[in-house]
Amino acid sequence: MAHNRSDVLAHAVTLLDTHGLAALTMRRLGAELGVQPSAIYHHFASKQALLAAVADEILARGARPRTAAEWPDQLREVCSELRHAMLACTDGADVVATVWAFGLGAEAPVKEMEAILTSADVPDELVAVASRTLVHYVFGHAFEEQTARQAVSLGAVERSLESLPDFDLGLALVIDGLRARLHGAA
Amino acid sequence: MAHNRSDVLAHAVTLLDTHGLAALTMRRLGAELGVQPSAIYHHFASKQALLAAVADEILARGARPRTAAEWPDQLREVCSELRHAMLACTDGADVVATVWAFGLGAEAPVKEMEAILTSADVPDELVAVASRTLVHYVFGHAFEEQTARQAVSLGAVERSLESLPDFDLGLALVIDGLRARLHGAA
DNA sequence: ACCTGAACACCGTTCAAGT
DNA sequence: ACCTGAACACCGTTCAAGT
Repeated sequence: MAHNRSDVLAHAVTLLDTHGLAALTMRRLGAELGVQPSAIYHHFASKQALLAAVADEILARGARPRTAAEWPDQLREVCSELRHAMLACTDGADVVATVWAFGLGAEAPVKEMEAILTSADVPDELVAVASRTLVHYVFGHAFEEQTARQAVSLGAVERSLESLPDFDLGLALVIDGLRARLHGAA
Repeated sequence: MAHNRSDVLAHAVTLLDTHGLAALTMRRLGAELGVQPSAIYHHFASKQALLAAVADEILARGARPRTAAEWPDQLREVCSELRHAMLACTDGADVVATVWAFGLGAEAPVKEMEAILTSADVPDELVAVASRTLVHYVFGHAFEEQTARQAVSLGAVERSLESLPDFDLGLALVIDGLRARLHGAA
C-alpha cells in the first residue's frame, strides 16, 4: 500500500496524459492512489515541485538518439525532439514551458543547444541569444498548436483548420538568421 | 451602485496590475466592486471571456504611433510595443499569450505584422510563418523575463541575475533569417 | 517512512428570485 | 439592466497524530 516518489510521479504523468492539466490535482492524484491528498506532500513539497518533476519526466520520455553531424541539423534534432515530447502529452507544452520559465526544471534541451553551439565555435553572446530564441520559438509554436487543437476539439472556438505554419520553416528562419550573423561577423 | 461592462473590465485590469493573475478572481473582483461574485456573470459569460477582454485592454493601453519607413523597422516597432505592453502589467505576458493561443483575442499585433509583410511583397506563405515566428519569440521572451523576475523577487529560486539575453538581438536573428530567405528566393 | 483526519482559506459557476 | 443569496462541486496546504 505504501507508495514512493516514483510511483506518485508516474501516476501524475498518466493523469496528465489522459485527462490534462486541469485534472492533475493533489486531491484527485491522492484519490487515484488510494491515499489522502495530504499524503502527496510526503513525496513532493508542493504542487509546483510535482509539476517540475513531471516536466522533466515528459522530456526524459521523449529522448531520442542524436544522429546529425553538422550543428544546424543538431539544433534541428534537439528542437524537434523537444516539440514532439511536449506534444505527446496533454498540456505538455504548457507544463514544460511554465516550469522552465520559473527556473524549476526542463533545462536539458537549452543546455544541449548551448553545448552544440559552443562546440561549433559560436561566440558566447550568440550562444545564449540563439539557444534562447530557439527555445522560445519551440515553446511558442508547440503551445499554440496544442492549445488551438484543444480549443477546437472542445468546440469553444471557430479558428478551425486555419492550419499552423510549418514548424520546420520557422525553425529554418531562426537558424538562417544565426548563420547570416556568423558570416557577417567572420 | 450599478456597474457596466467597462467598469468591471477597468477594475479587473487594475487588480491584475497591482496584485497579479492569482488575485484576479471572480470573487475578489466582485468584493472590490461591492457586489456578489455572481454579478460579474451579468457582464462576462465566463472568466475566460473576462481575461480575453483584459488582454485586449493591455494591448490597447500600450499602443504607440508608428514612425518607421522600412518593413524590418516596422516589425521591430510592433514587436517592441507588444513586449512593453505585456511587461507593463503583472502577469501580462501570461494573460496575453494564453488568450491569443486560445484564439479568444489579442490578435492585433499579428494582424499588423501580416499587413506589414504583405505590403512589403513578401510571399504569402512566408508572411504567415514569419509573423507567427516573431510573435512566438516575443511571447516566449516576455513570459520568461516576467516569470523569472517574479520567481526571483519571491525568493523562490536562485537563478538571480543571470541576465536575459537582449531582446533586440534575438529579434534581429529572426528578421535576418527572413531577409536571407527573401534574397535567396529573389 | 508513509499516511490519516480534520481543518483553513479559498475557487468558478449556476440559478431562481428580486428591484 | 443589474444584482442577491444560496448552493454545488471543487481547490492547495498545514499539522498534529498515528503505524
